[in-house]
Amino acid sequence: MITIDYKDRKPIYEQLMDNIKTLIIRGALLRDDQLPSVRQLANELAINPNTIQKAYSELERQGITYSLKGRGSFVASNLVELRSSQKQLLFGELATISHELIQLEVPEDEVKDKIGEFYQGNKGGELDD
Amino acid sequence: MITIDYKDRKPIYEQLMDNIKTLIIRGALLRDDQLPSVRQLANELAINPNTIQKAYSELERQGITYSLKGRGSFVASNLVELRSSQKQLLFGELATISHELIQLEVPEDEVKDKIGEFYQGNKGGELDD
Amino acid sequence: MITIDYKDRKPIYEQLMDNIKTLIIRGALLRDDQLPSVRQLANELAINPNTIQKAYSELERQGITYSLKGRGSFVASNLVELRSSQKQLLFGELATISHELIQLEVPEDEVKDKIGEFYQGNKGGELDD
Amino acid sequence: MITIDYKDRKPIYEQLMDNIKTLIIRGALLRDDQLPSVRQLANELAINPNTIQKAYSELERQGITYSLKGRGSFVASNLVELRSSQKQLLFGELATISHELIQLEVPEDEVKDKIGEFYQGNKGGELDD
DNA sequence: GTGGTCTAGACCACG
DNA sequence: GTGGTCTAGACCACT
Repeated sequence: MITIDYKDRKPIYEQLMDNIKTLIIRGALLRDDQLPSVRQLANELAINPNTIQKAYSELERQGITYSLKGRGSFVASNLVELRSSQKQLLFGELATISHELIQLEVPEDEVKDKIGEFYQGNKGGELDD
Repeated sequence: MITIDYKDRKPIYEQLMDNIKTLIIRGALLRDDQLPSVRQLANELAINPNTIQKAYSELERQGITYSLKGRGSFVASNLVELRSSQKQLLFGELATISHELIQLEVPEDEVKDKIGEFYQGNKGGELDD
Repeated sequence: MITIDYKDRKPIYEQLMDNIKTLIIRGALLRDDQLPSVRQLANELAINPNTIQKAYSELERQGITYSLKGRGSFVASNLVELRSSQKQLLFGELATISHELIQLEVPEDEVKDKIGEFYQGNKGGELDD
Repeated sequence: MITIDYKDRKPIYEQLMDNIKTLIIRGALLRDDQLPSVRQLANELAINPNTIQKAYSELERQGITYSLKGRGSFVASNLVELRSSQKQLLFGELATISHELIQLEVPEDEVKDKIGEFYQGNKGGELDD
C-alpha cells in the first residue's frame, strides 16, 4: 500500500506524506481513522522511526492529521478539502509546464492529445490496488 | 536575460542550465556562439564562479555545449535536437501530473481547458525578450 | 461539569486536576465531599481509568484530597489554602507574561486596559455553572 | 545571548526559537542578517546540531527566517510583523489567566497592581544584556 | 503501547 | 563551509 523509492531524489519523508495523502484521497483512510503507529510503519518499511515521525509531524502541521499523545495519529481532513488543495497544486505545476511548452512552440493540440493518451492509459483500475 | 531565484529550491546551477537552454531554443544563442565567460557571468549575477563552472560542465556533459581550452564554451546543439529532448522531458512530467489528476478524478476536459487557458494567456510576446 | 480537551497539549490528567481544583474553589466540592469514583468518571468521560487514577493520586500528593482504602477519594483542602496557592501560581505566570510584554514595549496601561476588558467580559455568571 | 534551560519542560528547540524571536524583536538581529550556522551554534551551546536544525526549520516554516542551501539561514521578518503576532499571542494567554483569576475572585485592582509591580521591576535595562 | 524529544554520527548536494 | 536528510538508539510523559 505504501511504497518508497530510495533512488528518488525526493526525501523519504515526503514520499511518505504523498503516499498517505493519496490513501486519504482514494478513501482508503477516512476521517478519524488511525494511521499505523510510528514504530509499526518503521518496522514494515524498514525505515527509521524518526523519518516516519518527521512525515507524521509535517502532516499534522498541515492539518491533514492530528495526534493524541499516547494514543496515535488520526486522519483529520475530509476528502473534499484535500482534493481541492491538491488539485490547485497540480494545476500550478501544469501552468509551469505549459509555459515551457509554449516556448518550445509545441502546438496546443499536441499537448491536449497527450493528455488524452495519459487519461486513456490510466483510466480505471486505480481503486483496485 | 538570465534570471536566478535564490529562494527557489531548484539549485542555482540547474536554473542557469535551464536559462541557457531556453536561450538556445529561442534562437538567442546559435550553434558555435560563445557563451559568456565564467568570470563575467559570475560577476554579473553575483554568483560563485564554481557554480557557473558546474552549470557549464553539465551542459557540456549533456552535449549541449563544447569547450575549447583557454578559449571558452560554445553552443554545440542545433535547435532541433535540444527541442526534442526538452519536449520529451516535459511530456514525462506531464504524464506524472496527469496520473495524479486522474486519481483526483479531475475530468479530462477540465485539464484540457486549463491547458487552453495557459496557451491563451502566454501566447505571443514570449519570443521578444 | 468536567470538560476535557483531547487536542490540548496539556495532559488529560492535568486538565482533570484543574477541573477538580476549580470545582473545589467554586464551592461545588466541599471539605470531606466524596469525589466521583474512578470507574464512574472514566465511564462518563470515556477516559482510561489509569488516567483518572493518576489525577487523583497527584491531587492526593498535593494534599488537596485524601483517600480511604476501599471507600474513595475525598476533598481535604479548605478553600483558603487552595485559593492562595492557585493565586500564587497564576501570579507567577503573570510575571512571565509581563516580562515578555515589557520586552515588546507594550505600554503598561494597555495591559491594564486589557485586564479590565477581560474582567468586564467574564464578570458574573461564572459561578452558576 | 542565547540561553537554554535544560530543566524547563519546554523543548530545547522551542526555547531556541523563542530566543531568536526575542533577538529579532529587540533589534539585535535585523532583516537579512545571517543567523549563526547550525554547526557553530551547536558547538557554542553544546547542543546536538539536529536540535538546532529543528528550531531553524520551524522558524523558516513560520516565515520568520529563510535559508539558502549551502549559504546559511537569514532573518526574513521585520520587527513590526513579529511584534504584533507575539503581542496577540501574549494577550491570549493573558485572557486565560484573567479568566482563572476571576474565578478565584481576585479583585481586578489587585491584578492591575501586580502588573504595575512587574513593570517597575523590569523596566529598562533589558537591552543591556 | 503511543507520540515527542534528544543525542551521536553519517552522507549528500550546494556554493 | 552550508543546510537537508537519514540512521541508530535512547529517554520521557501519557494512555
